[in-house]
Amino acid sequence: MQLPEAKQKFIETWGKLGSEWGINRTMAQVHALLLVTPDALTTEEVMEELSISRGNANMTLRDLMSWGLIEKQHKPGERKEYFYADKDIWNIARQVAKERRKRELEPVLKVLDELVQVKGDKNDPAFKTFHKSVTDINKMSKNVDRTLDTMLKADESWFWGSIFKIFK
Amino acid sequence: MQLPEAKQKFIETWGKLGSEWGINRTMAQVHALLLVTPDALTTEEVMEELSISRGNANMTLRDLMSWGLIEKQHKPGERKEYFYADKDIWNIARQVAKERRKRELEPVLKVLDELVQVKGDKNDPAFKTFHKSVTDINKMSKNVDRTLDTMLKADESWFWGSIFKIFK
DNA sequence: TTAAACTTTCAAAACTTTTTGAAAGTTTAT
DNA sequence: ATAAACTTTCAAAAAGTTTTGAAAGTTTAA
Repeated sequence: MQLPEAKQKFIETWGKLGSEWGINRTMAQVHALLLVTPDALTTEEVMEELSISRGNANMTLRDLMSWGLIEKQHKPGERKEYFYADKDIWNIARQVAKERRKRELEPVLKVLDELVQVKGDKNDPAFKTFHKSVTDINKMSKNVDRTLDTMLKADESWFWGSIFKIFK
Repeated sequence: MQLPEAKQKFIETWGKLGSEWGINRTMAQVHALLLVTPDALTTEEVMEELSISRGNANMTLRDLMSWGLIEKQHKPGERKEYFYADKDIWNIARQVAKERRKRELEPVLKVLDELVQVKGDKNDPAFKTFHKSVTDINKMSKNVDRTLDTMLKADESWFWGSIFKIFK
């Protein structure tokens, strides 16, 4: 397989994975493109490479910036904006975990905390089942939350080192 | 808040979380409903509770079975099929991890393994960047894969106990 | 065998999300 | 101030996903 075909395949695969995990396909593809491109690209170049419209490219690039996955670069003497991706996979994973935690896990935890408080008849099986499930999910979510928190603060070698100690 | 409202809220929240993570909203809602319901429900009852059509209920229940999250139950002397959810949150998490690993992570690993093999000019920055990103992602994915594998075999108390040892 | 009870299917409709592209907005250089 | 170069917006269109419900299929009991 040659480089251009391989690049294409990578962009496609990453896009598919993204869409299966609730990330818009185009966003994942633009990210993939920037990941395998050594230098920063303009909106125009992204549009060209992926055959997408100006509006779509612009929105997607802004989204990627709001996720902290890419950054703008200004070249001296040029008006155009160039975009490049952080290539450190560990940073990417952290960044994604951080955003999803904030956007999705936190609101769920808030609701669960409320639902755990709901009072009811301890002899009613409907109440007992509700209470147990909600409490269990709440506990697990809090564990996940705490684990993510630590992971976000951690550095890579330490993290995988520790994981390997358990999972040897 | 009273039980029926709380139940409603739980079903809604779980559905929203599901859809953000690439799981169809209705599927997550049906699962939520069965999680907080002490006894097994018929298709009819699920349709009723969530105001969904017969076709939708049937497909969703089958999907949930294929994910290993719910099971059919037959009551003696009855023709109807009853469905109930495994209420053990740890099992649920394991089951979901197992399925997603099989359905999504494995195919990606296969492609990455191919892409890592792609040969090119070591002085070409385009090739160098491609190769490095693909290799890094491949390594991280393999780590995730191995970690999941261990987690799938593990039992809950052992798992969180070990996690806490690291993340204390 | 028949028919009632129940489950499954799937094409069409409804709904949701994403994309487009032209127009409006902004910035910079002269 | 003007105009060229560039970025952003957003309503409408396209694409993708989910849901419906009626019809077909299956199972069971008598």
